[in-house]
Amino acid sequence: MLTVTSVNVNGLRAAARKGYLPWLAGSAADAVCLQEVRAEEDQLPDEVRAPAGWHAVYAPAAARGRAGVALLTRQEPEAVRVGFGEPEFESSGRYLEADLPGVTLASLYLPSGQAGTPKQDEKERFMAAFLPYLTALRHRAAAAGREVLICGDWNIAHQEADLRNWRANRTSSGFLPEERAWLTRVLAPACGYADVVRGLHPDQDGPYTWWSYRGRAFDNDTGWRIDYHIATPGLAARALKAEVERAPSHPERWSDHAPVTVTYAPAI
Amino acid sequence: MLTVTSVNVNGLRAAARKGYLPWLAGSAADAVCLQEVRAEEDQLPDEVRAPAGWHAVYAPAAARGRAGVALLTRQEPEAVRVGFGEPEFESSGRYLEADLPGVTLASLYLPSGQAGTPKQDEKERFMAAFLPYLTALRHRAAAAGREVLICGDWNIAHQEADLRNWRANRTSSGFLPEERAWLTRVLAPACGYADVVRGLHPDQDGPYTWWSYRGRAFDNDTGWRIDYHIATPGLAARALKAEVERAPSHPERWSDHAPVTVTYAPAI
DNA sequence: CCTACTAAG
DNA sequence: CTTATTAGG
Repeated sequence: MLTVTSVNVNGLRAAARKGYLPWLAGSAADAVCLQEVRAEEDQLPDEVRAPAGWHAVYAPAAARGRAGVALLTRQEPEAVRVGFGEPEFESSGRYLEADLPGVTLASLYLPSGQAGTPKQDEKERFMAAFLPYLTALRHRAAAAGREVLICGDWNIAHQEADLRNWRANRTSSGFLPEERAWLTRVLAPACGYADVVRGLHPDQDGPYTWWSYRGRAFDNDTGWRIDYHIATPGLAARALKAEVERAPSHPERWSDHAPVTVTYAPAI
Repeated sequence: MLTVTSVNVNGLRAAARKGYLPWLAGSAADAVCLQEVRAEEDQLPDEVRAPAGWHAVYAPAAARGRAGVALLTRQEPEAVRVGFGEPEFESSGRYLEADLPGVTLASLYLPSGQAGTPKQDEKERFMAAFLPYLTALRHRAAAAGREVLICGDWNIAHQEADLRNWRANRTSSGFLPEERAWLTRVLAPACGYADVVRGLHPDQDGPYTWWSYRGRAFDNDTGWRIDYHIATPGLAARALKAEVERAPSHPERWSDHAPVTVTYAPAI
């Protein structure tokens, strides 16, 4: 059995002040993918950086306090790689992968954009470079007998069911037609991945994974599903159960994103 | 009777979040001199900017979020003037004066320095320009039949009794020999002012008016007396009572400085 | 609204 | 340690 959680922590130091460690202590996951760590390892207290019982690897951004991804695993990874080969994003704290027995697991924090601004151009450059990497990764992993699981904040809601107000957001970054089409390509046979949580829950709205801190988005459940488990079909077929931990209210809420946990059956 | 309070609020917006307004509502002062407002008037909610029953005038710094002095008076001032004529400091949010019946009242926030740095040079330029202004102000006010009261954060402890650790601070900005000598000149006959609170309490340590937020300065009473009522002798002679409101503990403490209140008897 | 940064105190 | 700023989300 393999249980993997993905969560954008929106600043690991802030999350640690608000309840991240008790949450982690109660986790039954074998691996946790973190995004928006927003800290260097030496800015983190030891018990946050590498909690007892976990192996931790970090890929911080060159810009202090920005982005940053990490992987926590109960077993030490066989190999760890930072970045996906595109020079612009090698030190951007957005991609980290590790080889675990039978699975290459990645933590991804795709750039957020803003329509009509250079931020959107950067997001689209990332997407353009990342898609061929995903294809290559699938082939490489298959040759090594591994499945692939890319967990993280993809910053795109795929379909109308993936956000509360899809009509109002057709021109918002995160639900632009070109972004949705790109995610469709990731999930098409040529690239060859599957949206694990949607596969388990094909007919429901959401489950949303992010609610803006602005306004009353969380209380009104005005959310977006932008955090995904994106897996090769062989692994996706083994998904038994998915859970999005929408915290009930503020004291328990230590990020604007909710942890997304999937349990995968062992390979036969 | 004239009761005047001086207090460095260390950010009026933060102070308002922590209890400034209830404190003001309980005040029996006729005038309150504020320093380190650190906001423009349009950044303040109405009830903070001009609380009911008060006339408020502000002199913000040109640099957003820095310095800024204000005067609250129960009666509308006869005249209000910003700055003291030195171009470098006209828009620095450090000096504001108002004519009240029989008294010119000023709110002063003298720059803080750091020994051996350009900040100290700036502080000393301010001091050099302000001393002749004080002399001129006294003469001008006398000719108009007014006393003068300069309240505020002078950022200088005058004597050994005015700070807890005077020996350790002989090379610290705020207790440098040249700063102490400058304050002595303000209080000498040629300039002609009096230190009202020291006049009422000649033989005690302090009363301190500021405790650093760093370390346990407040709990240990490691304070400095740097907030003063500096008055012309005729007004100083009318001082009946001085109080420094050292808040007992954190929930009641809405600034790192304590309000300094003096009640002056009516002119005969 | 929230988390970082940096400057200032 | 605390207040602001700014950029980013």
